[in-house]
Amino acid sequence: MNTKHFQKRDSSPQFKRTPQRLAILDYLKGNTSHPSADDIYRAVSKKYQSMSFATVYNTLNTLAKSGTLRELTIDPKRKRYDPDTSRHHHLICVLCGKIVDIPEGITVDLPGKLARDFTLLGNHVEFYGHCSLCTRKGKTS
Amino acid sequence: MNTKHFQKRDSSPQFKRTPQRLAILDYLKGNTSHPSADDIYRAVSKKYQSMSFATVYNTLNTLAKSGTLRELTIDPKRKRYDPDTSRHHHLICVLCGKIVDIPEGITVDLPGKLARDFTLLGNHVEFYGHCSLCTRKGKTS
DNA sequence: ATAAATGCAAAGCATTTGCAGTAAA
DNA sequence: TTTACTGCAAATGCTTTGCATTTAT
Repeated sequence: MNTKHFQKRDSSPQFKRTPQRLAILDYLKGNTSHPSADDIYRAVSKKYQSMSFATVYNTLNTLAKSGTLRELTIDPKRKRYDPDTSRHHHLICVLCGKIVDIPEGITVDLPGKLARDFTLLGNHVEFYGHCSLCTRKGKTS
Repeated sequence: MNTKHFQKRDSSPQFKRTPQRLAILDYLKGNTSHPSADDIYRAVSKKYQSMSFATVYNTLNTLAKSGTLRELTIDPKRKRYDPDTSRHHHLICVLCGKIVDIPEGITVDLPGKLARDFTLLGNHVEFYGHCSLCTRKGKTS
């Protein structure tokens, strides 16, 4: 994860390198588990006991707005966060909720008419299914 | 929308054709607006004033489980419901939240290794961007 | 010194649930 | 008559917000 968002720029708010933010960034760095805010709160609280939920959410929202972090909507129960902002897709096990990265570039295009009416910013492919662990365990819901 | 879920079958719960459910199904039939539970509640309440939120949610969950309805997670703020259960994708305007169907079949495959470890049930492509109306209005957030 | 972040608790929404009464089968 | 649904209100869970205090710059 880069740290561009901490650099001072004229006429834009300055992002302060607080220990809480650094702890969150550190936890997220290279993390491919697509944690929820609660996961992040629990993990970071261990090392930083005064951490509050408000700070976790404030930080995540700030990072998401600055493009340092991707908010995933693939889990219907809660937002998940992905420090990998490169183009990639996801696969979710509908039994256990585990999310896995699909690193390959999949080229998808909009049909012509829509493409003309719409300024396309990006796309995301969601794959749904059962992971091998859940299948082995015989889970059905 | 079909009505298979109302047919009586041994050893499976029977779905009763209550006026509330029929009103919801009627509202949803052919509806391409991808309404939220609240949208549905407000629309159906007009014609059926005693409708409650609990009934809307119970019905939507029942229909989703029976496969009569698709729950969309594309909107981070709330679930959206789609009576069109055929394979198709969606495009969301990140400014106004409008969701549009992408009727074309887009073929997307999982890389081999993952495909072996995962029982694939389906996939869904989300397109993000700005719709022409928002662009014309000069919206930026 | 100043602007911004923290942490707490309260508030805000979306969604679910328990339960007594009601209606479909 | 039996089983399931409705509607209410309360509860739950995730996320946001107001505000006084603290901290990075």
